[in-house]
Amino acid sequence: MRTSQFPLSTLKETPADAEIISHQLMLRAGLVRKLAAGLYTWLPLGLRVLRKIEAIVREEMDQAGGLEVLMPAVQPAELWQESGRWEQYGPELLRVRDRHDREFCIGPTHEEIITDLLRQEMRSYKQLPALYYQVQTKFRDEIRPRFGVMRAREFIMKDAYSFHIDHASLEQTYALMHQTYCRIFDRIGLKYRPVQADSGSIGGEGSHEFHVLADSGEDAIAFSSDSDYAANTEKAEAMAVGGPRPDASAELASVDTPDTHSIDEVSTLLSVKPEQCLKTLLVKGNDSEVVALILRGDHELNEIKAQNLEAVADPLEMADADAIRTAANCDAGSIGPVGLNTPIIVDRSAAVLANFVCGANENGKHLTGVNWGRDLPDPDNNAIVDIRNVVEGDPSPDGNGTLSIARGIEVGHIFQLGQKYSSAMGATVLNDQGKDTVMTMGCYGIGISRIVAAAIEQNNDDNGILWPASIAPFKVSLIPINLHKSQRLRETVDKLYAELQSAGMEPLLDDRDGRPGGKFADAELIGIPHRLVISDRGLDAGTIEYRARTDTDNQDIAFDTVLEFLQGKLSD
RNA sequence: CGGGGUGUAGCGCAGCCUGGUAGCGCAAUUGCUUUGGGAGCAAUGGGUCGGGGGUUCGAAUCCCUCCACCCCGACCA
Repeated sequence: MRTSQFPLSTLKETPADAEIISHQLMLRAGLVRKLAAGLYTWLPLGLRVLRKIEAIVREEMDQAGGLEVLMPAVQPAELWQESGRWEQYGPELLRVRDRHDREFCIGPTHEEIITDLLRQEMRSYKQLPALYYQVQTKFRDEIRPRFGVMRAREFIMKDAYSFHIDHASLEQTYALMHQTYCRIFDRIGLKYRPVQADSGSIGGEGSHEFHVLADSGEDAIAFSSDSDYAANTEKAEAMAVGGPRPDASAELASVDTPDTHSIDEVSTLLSVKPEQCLKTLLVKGNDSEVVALILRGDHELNEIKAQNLEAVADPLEMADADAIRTAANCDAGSIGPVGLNTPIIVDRSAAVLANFVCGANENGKHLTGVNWGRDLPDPDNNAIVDIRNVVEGDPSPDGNGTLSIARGIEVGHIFQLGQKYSSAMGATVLNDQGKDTVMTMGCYGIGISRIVAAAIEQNNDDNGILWPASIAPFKVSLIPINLHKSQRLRETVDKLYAELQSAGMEPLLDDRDGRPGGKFADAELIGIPHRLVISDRGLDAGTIEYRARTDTDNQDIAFDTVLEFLQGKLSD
């Protein structure tokens, strides 16, 4: 491609509404332009990157036995009513009516459609297992789209669905997809981790997320120092720390703590560590007005774990000021479990504390030297559960090593759906006994457009993008110096360009009438991995100048060996 | 949806408080010079000041209202 015929819509200044580096660079490099909140147009340069990612995903999905289909983006309400999600989904589902006043939605995902298709196509267990996928535009009316294509409302996703006669078969395909995803992200060249995940609203049993590691990631993931254990912190199991519980040794006492409400304030005032305090949170209950959740002072509540508890209302909701007064006879900040007349749920680490500090259920007072079993009843065994977020240094739940926490961008998610959709929608086949059997399903997503942003987030420097070779829009930039002055240079450049082109090196020849500085800057901003600079000076010496995007120095290559040299670089 | 903020040329911003002919930088166009790290000089084009309403002799500026966008929280590939 020649820049004189290709729109390099680069910007020198950073658009004001771009927050994270990938969003800024995608706008500056001219990969995308915003149409409205969460809606982006892919410009020619950006589309080349997107297509490369798609190609890798397709190759690997095909390799794994996947069959590509293309389902409609617009979906009839009936199918969603059948699965029950027409009701479950909130405003995130964009609903529309056609001219006949029939209801449809713009698909945020395609479980209903594929299940409907395969319940018609599949008759026998002999046709199973089956793996279908598509690369499609999805629409989710996100509460808050942000970070450019990272969290857009309309985005491109590869979604795959598998169908099985039994759970064992699902597990095989699930394992195969796990491997396939690793191959895909390896090939793209990203630093990533597969982690155990909460399966969220899609539902089902087993679930892994694939996270690209980046400080700007919206998720926190925990992984072990000594084993393969890795999990989203939403899901990562928090073990008891500080146990076993020491014997009671301190006297119970009530102390005045006027105007102290937070754990920090209390621990500072009383000169004790936050981990020696108990934090008591009141949330709405299912069977009772409120439920008390008790954590060690330095720990944080994990809302997902809490709302998954039977006694706790889902979604989780904190008790309001009135409910707190009614239940504890004081205001938030002075609540404690001693004498509290509500159901109590205690985090594992809070249950092994002794001689602790907690609220006295009286404004301006705290209790010190409190002990389970002596000053208040020991919590029931089944009321001691994991309701906190893991923190750096926690023991790994598999017993090997300790946990570290990193930020990640979720680019892939695989689920064992089970029979949630197939049973709701009556997707059955005959088994080897001739009996109708509900198919078991898995689903597997990759955020194609999000990967573009994630790759940039992980690969950039002060001058711009550093594309991994596998997804760079062009592999080599060819920059002539003083092209207009030299007939010899023009001829040589045209010849070299043609050679690079036919060698499949995807060259971008900067034949614009500009100064070299601007061309260098553009080539770096858009992240082309290899650069050749060709000049009369070099031709006189029989050399051409090479520099990788990640190099700090130029090197002169004998002109005759350029092709060979580049071939070596490109196969690295 | 709750809380905070911003809308002025393609992009980045000033002007608004204290009303009086709409500005700066970059980008664009033309010409000349220049050509190894985002060139110089000269000229040119480009604005319903987010929309509507009001106050006023006069509104980008003050008031009301609607809209869009951004940031912080709940959602997810």
